[in-house]
Amino acid sequence: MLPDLAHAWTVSPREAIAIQERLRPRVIDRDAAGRLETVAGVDVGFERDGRTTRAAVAVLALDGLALVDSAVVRRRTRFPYVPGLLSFREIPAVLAALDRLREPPDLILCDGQGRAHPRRFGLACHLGVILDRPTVGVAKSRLCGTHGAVRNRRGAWAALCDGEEVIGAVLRTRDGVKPLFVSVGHRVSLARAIELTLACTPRYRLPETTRQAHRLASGR
DNA sequence: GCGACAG
DNA sequence: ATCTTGTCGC
Repeated sequence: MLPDLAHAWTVSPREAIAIQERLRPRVIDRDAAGRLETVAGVDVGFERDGRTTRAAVAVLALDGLALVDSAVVRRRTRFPYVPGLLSFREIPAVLAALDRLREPPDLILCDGQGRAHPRRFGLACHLGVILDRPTVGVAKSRLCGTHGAVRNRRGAWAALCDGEEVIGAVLRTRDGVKPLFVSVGHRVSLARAIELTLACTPRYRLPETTRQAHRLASGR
């Protein structure tokens, strides 16, 4: 059973920030995972003017990227969208979806930042710490940090920095397309996070995991 | 005070 | 995130 009692997520933005500061030390930003055979992708969407949160999870075999399991759940939305506090809005539904899987996935590719966050505790870190499982943050756009140019080829990347600190990587997953923002979630190093993201993007800009989850969310 | 701001 | 048609390019 997971610690997702509704009241634990009924917090104010101020309390949410305190929780991030308290859990941040638990993040492990080095490779500390066993064999990775399955990868999950999560897609969160909103219905009925945002009153309902929908979470879809797709689990693929890391080798071959074939779909092996999935789940879709709907929960009442309990937290507004506040930049920097995205996990408090999305994680409750994500935990419910993950709980419906036959087995917990070995790795989760999150739709959002990991350490590339103002307080170094984005959604990927939060989910990883709660589950104490490997996670990687793969966002479609930047929350914070600066970076140089990224060569126009798949596999090319530039460090995402906040001052002298490297908080993530801006990674091109396909020739000539907008790069993704990859960062450490939990129990994975940045180098491995980049490798894993590339392993999950054989053809399109977004990871196959995220694409499958999105497809399931739209009912198919 | 003026922007920036994951999904 | 979500509301939405056509359009540019490989």
